[in-house]
Amino acid sequence: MSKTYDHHAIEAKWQAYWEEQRPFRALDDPGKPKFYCLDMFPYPSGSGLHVGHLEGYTATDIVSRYKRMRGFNVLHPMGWDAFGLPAEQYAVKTGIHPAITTAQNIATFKRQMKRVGLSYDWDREISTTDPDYYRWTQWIFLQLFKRGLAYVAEVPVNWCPSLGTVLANEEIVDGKSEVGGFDVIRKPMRQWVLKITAYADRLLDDLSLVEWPPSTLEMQKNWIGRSIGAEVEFGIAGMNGTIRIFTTRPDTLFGATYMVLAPEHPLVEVVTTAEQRQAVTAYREAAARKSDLQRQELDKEKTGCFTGGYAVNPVNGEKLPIWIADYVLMGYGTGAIMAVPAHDARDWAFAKTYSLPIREVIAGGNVDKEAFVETAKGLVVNSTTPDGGFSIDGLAPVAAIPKITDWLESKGKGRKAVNYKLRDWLFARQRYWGEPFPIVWVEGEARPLPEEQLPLTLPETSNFKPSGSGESPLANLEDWLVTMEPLSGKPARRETNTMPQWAGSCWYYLRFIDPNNSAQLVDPAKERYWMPVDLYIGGSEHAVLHLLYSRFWHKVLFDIGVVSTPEPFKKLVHQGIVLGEDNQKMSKSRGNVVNPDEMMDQFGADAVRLYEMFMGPLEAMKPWSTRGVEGVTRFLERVWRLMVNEEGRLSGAVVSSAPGLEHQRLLHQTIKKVTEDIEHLRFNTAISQMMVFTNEMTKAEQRSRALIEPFVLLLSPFAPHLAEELWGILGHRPSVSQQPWPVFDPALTVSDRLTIPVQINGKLRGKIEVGTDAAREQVESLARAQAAEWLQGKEPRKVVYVEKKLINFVI
RNA sequence: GCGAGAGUGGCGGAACUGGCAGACGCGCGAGACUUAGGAUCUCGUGGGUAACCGUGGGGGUUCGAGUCCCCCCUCUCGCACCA
Repeated sequence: MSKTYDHHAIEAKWQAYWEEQRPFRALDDPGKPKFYCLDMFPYPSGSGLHVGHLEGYTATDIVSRYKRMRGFNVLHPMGWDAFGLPAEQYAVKTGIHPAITTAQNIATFKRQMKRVGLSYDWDREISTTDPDYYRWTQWIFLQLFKRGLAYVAEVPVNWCPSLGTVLANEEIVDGKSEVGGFDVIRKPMRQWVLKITAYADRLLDDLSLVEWPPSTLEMQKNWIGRSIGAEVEFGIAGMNGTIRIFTTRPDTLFGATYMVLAPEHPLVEVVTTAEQRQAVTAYREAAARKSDLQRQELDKEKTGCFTGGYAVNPVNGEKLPIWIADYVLMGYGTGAIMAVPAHDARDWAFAKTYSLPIREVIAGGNVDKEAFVETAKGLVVNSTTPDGGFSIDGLAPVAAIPKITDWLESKGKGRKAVNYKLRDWLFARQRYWGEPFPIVWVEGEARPLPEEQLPLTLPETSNFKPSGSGESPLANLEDWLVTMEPLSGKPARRETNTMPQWAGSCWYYLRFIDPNNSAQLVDPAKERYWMPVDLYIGGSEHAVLHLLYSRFWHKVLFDIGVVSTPEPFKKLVHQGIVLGEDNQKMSKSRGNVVNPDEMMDQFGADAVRLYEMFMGPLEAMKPWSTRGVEGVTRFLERVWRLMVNEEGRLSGAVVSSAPGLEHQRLLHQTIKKVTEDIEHLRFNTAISQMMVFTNEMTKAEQRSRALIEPFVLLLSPFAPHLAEELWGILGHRPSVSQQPWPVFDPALTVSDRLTIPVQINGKLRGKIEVGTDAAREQVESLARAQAAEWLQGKEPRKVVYVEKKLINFVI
């Protein structure tokens, strides 16, 4: 019985060694360059890790191991985003406390991660559900509250009767709850809201400071949605008061032919005439009944209703009919618009439906056929005040916009204005399993708890059912609920909302730096050393919300001096989605879910790691292939046999004598390629180069240590267990992870012979081999001989010679 | 509709700033060693008998295009009446 590569024994052996020696601890050593390598920490679900998690985790693990070998002090931590709805719903069903299920799930995740050989510094493990952690989540909330960035508002929220909770917009898909698919209705409720809009400009502008995927930057920009324009005051005919509108196109002000208010706009009451009241009321009620889903239907006909009232255009005194229509949203701008059908597609469609006039004020299109909306083309026309005192005629829109804005301002009729799509952040959930707010209510007023009384812990209970009133299950717990205000001693009632899951994940990267600090969120010196996160890898599903909310909190912490960098995450990469073998999204119902434990049982952790990286580019969506795992397993076995004989001892083929030049070149090319590929996260091509190296060495009868040993080091971030074992068999003491990374000699990465392709009219007709120092004349004459058949003795019209690359005869 | 990204063998994917298309792996074929092989090793493998043709389709620039420019098609992701 020959001893072959036994991944079970080898992986168990080295995992036990790492457990005992803990070589991956990050020490706060300011003398060493640091590298902070972070994964998006998971919600520990009941189903355990899936192969998609593993892709990102393996990538950061390879980078971390590589950076350590390059002499960096690497912070590579892991923790748990463990508050959240699933554990609570499970508790409602079974009565099992969420803390228990959460602990079990964490144990599963951790076991699996260790089994993959991920080199986390487990001494820094954190969970958002730990009172020592959420104490500081609550502390940050208090800072927000003190700075006026957290306020209470009566907001119509997405109330889901089945879940007994309010959902954020992002938790609703197609009008149904994301979890469970239940109906959602609008209901006004008292809510905590965070004033993220106060940071809109900085959140937008500071995107220039980070190295993120272009799509993610774009999504954040669109989400913030800054648009610059003007606010303009329109008088109301026959009465006092004005309608204030926002427009990005003040240059089209002379083209306004009607006004539209959102159905919910407070001025609707004021401008509606007696004759129109009945119709207006009916329309408003119909609009209110429409669900969000219905209002979002796009290509539907635009509807509206005339109010009977008129507004006065401040530039020309024209009377404009005031309509209401649900295509104008109360939540954006001022909830009112001037309608310029000639130059806005929505207004154009509305005007056509209700036969309202369309007046061209930017020449260049055909406004009878469609709205002409391009600002880059066309010139302003028909835009002079009746008295002739002001005109923007003949200007390009870009020039007209500032001119008319200034004029409006000078007349007190308007001003430059900026609007954002971004809304303040609804920061409350009617749930048990979340961070309690450190707030008590005294005589209808919110009072913060003193910081030294934190954490305010979740009360013990066995009843997780919603209170039914819309308040969280905490409202059922009298003993906890009824308290007194610490300072005044007045009777008080605790806030029953809890924080959304985003809260804990907003700042966890800071706590990893100093996880056990009981006096501060993070020690400032440590923070300055470790921040920012150098590499952050996680799914693109967090491209907007988590990453925007984190950035917001980070900037607040920056303003109060807790952190030293304006942005938390310098470089961000999203791993791609791993599809099932059938090229479909993995799902239980399709039965195509790949279980990492089963894969590791069969092929071992190193093979699974390697395959995860070999599948294709990190960021691409790609299907799983168990055959592919077999392929990389064969590669690992070949590596094993390269240096281990059938008795499991060092192979006789491994020799101490110096390697041949060609083999040395191959080694140095491999070092170069693997090094550069890891730096650029191109793991698939790094692995393919190691395969090339292995294939070559397999052919060699004698394998010099000077080749084999550096190769084991190159392999070690990818297949750390195997590399440790081979390092031992080669006669070295552990650990391979503490060896310096091999360096390449640039002179040895190039060959002294070159193959030059010979082309005729750009078509490949032959190849010649020359020395690297061959002169042009020499190359050309060899090439002419090579291509004689094609040249037929004629002199080419032109000879293109690219040094060391190619020669092309044009005939 | 708008924005971002991507289309390369039977499959996953390589190809640096324009310069040998298809590295590496899977699959497939042949052979070797074997009592045996779904192990291992070696060789072959884009299409076509060939001239030639080939990187989603059509134009263009260039001595030369997967790569650059224009038009079109398809797919993925995000946004979705944001004035």
